[in-house]
Amino acid sequence: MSVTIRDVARASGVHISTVSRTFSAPHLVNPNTRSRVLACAEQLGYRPNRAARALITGRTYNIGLIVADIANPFFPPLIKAAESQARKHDHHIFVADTNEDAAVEEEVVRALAKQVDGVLLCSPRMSNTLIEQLSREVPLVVVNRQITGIPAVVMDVAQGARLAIEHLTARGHRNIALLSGPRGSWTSREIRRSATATARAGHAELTVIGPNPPTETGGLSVAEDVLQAGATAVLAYNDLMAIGLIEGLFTAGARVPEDVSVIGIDDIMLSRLTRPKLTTVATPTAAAGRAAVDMLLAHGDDRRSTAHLHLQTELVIRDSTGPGPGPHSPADPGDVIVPGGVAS
Amino acid sequence: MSVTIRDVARASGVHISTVSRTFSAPHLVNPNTRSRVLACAEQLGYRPNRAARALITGRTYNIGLIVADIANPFFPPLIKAAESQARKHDHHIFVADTNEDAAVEEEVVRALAKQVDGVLLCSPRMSNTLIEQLSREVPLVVVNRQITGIPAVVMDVAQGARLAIEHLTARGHRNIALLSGPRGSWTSREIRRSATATARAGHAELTVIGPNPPTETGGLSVAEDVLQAGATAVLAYNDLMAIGLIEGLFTAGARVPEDVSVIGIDDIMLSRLTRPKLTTVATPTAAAGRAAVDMLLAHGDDRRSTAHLHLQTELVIRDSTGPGPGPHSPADPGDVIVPGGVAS
DNA sequence: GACAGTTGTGCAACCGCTTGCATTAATTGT
DNA sequence: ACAATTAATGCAAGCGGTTGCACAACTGTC
Repeated sequence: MSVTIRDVARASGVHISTVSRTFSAPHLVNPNTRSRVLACAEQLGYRPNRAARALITGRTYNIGLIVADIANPFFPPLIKAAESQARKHDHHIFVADTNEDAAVEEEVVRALAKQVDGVLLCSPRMSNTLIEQLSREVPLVVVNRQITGIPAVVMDVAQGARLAIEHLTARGHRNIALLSGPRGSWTSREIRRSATATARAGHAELTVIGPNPPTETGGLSVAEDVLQAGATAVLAYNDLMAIGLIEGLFTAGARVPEDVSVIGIDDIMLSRLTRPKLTTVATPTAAAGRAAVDMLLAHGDDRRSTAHLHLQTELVIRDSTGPGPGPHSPADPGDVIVPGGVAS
Repeated sequence: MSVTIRDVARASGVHISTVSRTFSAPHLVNPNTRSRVLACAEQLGYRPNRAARALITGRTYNIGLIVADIANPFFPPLIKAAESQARKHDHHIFVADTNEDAAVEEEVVRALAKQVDGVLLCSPRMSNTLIEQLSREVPLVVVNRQITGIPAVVMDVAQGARLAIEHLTARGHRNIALLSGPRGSWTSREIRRSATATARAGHAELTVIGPNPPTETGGLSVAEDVLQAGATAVLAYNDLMAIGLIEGLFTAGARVPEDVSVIGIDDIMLSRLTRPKLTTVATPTAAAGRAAVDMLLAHGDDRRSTAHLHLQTELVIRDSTGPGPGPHSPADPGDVIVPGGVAS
């Protein structure tokens, strides 16, 4: 059915190995022969079969990208960036969605292992042990998680959470709620750790509510808990939850930001379009996608060093945060916007 | 490096063909042998190499899924549905994003062709001719486009546009703007065709504005044009544009729905979260994803019939539409919600 | 006890392509 | 003029599997 290297060889009167070399090592074949072969290939519509090539070379020119939930608006920009970066290096991205399920994650990595040169594991829910084990079967780069010995790209959410909590305490909030994310999320643990420490330093009380599914429903359904806890400000695990929470607070009769301030994390597109516009910690998602691909492709050349790349986050102040009941600090550190960028 | 069928054969003392059959035709091998082989395979951590298998069987158990823009919230639910449906049949989905670029579309299909059993082309921007040509290289199912001879799943946006325009004319709108979508979009043409006819029947004037990029920016940037045209109601190509438009109208000083009514198409998650909540034409995205996969997998068995599956749409009335200046019709057909579902 | 079926396994070719080595022709040096 | 390079191509093995065919060892039948 499909036109193979043999058809081209027959048409151009050379051996199949010459055709092969025309494509994979052009400098080894005579320019005349080469152009003849190329002409035949063109005319027959020949396209090399990457899978067959991979069988021998071990290079598939494919990259696996695994996310917990494509429908979470956090991921698409990352995927797009990874894809365009991969395309620059003539690689393709295979995206898989795991429905926030650690078991599916493992299964998908294994299924992909032989068809890709490496896998990007974004915000994985698996255990460290399992990730380490899988990394022996296929090159891995994890995003938003730090594991010794595994190359990683992480967004510095700890810093982001600190900025967010400082912003709140500086504006007089003393009773803050933290909506944590899904169980198994490294990011959620980081946020919690940093937020707790920052709240303590700012003499504010922090109530942790969760774990919660990282969706708008997850935020919506804890609105009551937030009010019950008497919090005047909330930091949510992500924007989706923050937006859901605002909706929930609204139906419960609380206004944002007059009664409760809300901060999200991620700065998804949506956050600029809701009313009130969401104050949030912007994470450099696209940069992370590009960096992860670069790291994976570089990994082959130089596998002795496993780098961890930290990307800065920044606080974007919009309309969902307002003053709290306590005294304001004169110099509000929350208003200092730290530019996003790349750090070691 | 990786453990192959040969390693398993050596460990269990049988020929490689027996190992092969243990996995691909278990009934042909003696139960005792089989369990011994399976035990060895298990113990060595053997996983069949799908790419190698594909070389000979021609079946990859992979499906390509091509979308114009993953970041458009319309697509993720479709992708998720396709993926879970595919997984049920032990297939994997490879997602590719084309950045709304017809040339990239072609390139990606060609690159994927040999690694997949078929490709799902969602809202393609290519020409019919090119799609027909590609469909000779790899089994294709198109979503949101009708081409003779190519299996398709389409959402009945013509019906949706009709319901939307009827809703508007019934509530007294006589000057309606239509924000069309990107050039090359079949959906956009369908909407335009249906909206034009329906407006004429309802004695309303329809101003077409566009083509526009199908993003919130696309909507935002034509707010002035809408006001200039004197329209009291707008039907947008999709929700994203509708939401952008509302934002643009708001900053231009026009209120929605008091001054201008806005209807979107798609019913993305976001539309429930903006204020005002968006009136929109709900499209059965998840159903389309599932159906497209089913159609592709069925295609192999029975390729003489190329079906076109039409999925119903429904009008969801929320808060972004209000009465217009003209007389209302007594029985408002827009209030009749047509249940979404599957039709031949 | 010879014959025809079953059943289980091995043999070897092959899928589309790459690549080390051998072969031949053309070019260079002395 | 002849050995030594160099350049271009062919040959064949092999990547990790599948599969038609052959072959043996059992069954059961009359």
